[in-house]
Amino acid sequence: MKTMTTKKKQVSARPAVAPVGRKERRNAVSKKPAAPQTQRGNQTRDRLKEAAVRVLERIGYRAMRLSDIAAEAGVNVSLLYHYFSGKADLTHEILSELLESWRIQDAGGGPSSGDAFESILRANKVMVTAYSRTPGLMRCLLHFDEEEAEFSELYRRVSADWSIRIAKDIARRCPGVSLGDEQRLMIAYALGGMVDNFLFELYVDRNPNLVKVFSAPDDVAHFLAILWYRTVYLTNPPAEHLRGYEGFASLRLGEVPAA
Amino acid sequence: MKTMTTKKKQVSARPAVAPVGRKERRNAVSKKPAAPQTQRGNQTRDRLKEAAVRVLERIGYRAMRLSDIAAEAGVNVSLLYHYFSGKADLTHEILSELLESWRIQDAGGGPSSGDAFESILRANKVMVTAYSRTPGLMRCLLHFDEEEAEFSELYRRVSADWSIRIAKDIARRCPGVSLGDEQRLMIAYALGGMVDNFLFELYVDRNPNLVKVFSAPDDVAHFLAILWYRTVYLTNPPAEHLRGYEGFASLRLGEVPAA
DNA sequence: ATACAACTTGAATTTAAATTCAATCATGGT
DNA sequence: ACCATGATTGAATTTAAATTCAAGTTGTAT
Repeated sequence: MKTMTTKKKQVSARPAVAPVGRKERRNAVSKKPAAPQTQRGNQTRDRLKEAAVRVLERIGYRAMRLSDIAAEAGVNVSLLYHYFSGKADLTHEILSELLESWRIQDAGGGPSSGDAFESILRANKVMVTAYSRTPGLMRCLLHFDEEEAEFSELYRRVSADWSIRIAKDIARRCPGVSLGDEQRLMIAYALGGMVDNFLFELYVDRNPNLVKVFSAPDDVAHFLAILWYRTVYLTNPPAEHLRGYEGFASLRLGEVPAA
Repeated sequence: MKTMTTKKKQVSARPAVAPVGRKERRNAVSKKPAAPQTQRGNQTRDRLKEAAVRVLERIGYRAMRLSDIAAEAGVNVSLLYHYFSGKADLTHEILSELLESWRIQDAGGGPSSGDAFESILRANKVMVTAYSRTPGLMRCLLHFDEEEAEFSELYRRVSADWSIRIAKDIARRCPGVSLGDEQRLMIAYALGGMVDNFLFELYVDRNPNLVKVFSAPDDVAHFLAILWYRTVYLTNPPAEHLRGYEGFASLRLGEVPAA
């Protein structure tokens, strides 16, 4: 209504170019906006988040521009700053919630129903689903710490929780062994990493050598569970779990039974 | 001497900001400069490359500015364009040569001297050395495909070569088994990934849980070799290789010997 | 109705750092 | 000595895209 002062111009706006998070914390960016006060506000905020998820999945963090998100959500770019303090803030929220969703899903799966193999298989399937359904987001998870150094800690914390749970599971199932807690944890880290790495190469990098072998997600989960089982328990899983992988049964050191 | 025309200004210079390698190949950048013609030229080019290696190791690709490289090398920024077509070109050359150096080192290690365990251990040590000595570069290797999509293919090719060699090694040592080539290759990928991932978490992320356990590089190589050996050969490595990890000997499925 | 707050927009503003350019310097061959 | 060619420099130029601003819109409680 009332025409206020015309545009000022000496106000110092903030940086523009992606401020390579280097030594000095150059990009303080405006403070985090308060939560929406109205239903419409909440809807819009969610719409922006969902749009960003789709864009992240499609082209990744680096290539994603605020205008991409805005277009996808059907709103004006500057509206984004009403709900988030910037691109990194928005992405951080999305990826954090992704990590958090696993923790919940993971804990919800029942402490340890079924035999050891099924326990491993179940854990693997959670990861396989994530990688096969949203490879783009998984890629972001890996790359986002280039933008926000603190993020890798969050990632690590989740990963650690997961490994620790697995380690405890191993302990429960092998009560008699003399292996220390520490070594058990290392094994969990190593095997958890094996799964992560394999799925990344299969679903994110789409390594043709792997793609041509594994068409069904369940196959991968199964394959990795067998390897895992062999490493920990030093024997093949019960025959009923070997369906399709009977070949493994004979993979052991040639004819060196003596000793 | 002669003052030529004053600076023109209508010449269209190239983009400035990191051109998020998106859809249109916006950043064609000037053509690749010819090789240096003189000894001094070669020295300078090498100096720039070595400087860039140090900066990459220290702060990573994203945060590295051309001025950082120039300062480290003690030359003017614009000189960089005499020898490289830009930041990405320079980095690409560095990382490619790093990958290539492994291939050579790897092939040079003799086809397969020693027993199976030593063969695995030797392969692991190559990786441990790389990760423990230049974690920053290893990190760049992982992140650089965000800048140059084609790079991940190069990485994959090297990784595939490595896995294939391992798979063949497994085949030679287990001639009697009925496992297909394909499955053998998958195992090599999985276990290779396990090593990569573990070393990344230990040396690059410096995950405290891992750091406090492994102080000596040889320990990690040994630990991972044992896991590997167990997975493939379904037995512990010969006792002389278990030094320090005797606990593993008893890690197997409780008391289920019957069957 | 009307006012007030929250929401939304269009357009202006800003900046780091990459890239280019013309000029100067160094050097080796004649 | 001189000149041609490559090496080096200093300074100017250029952007994409993030961020901000102030003004318009919408909704809702009084």
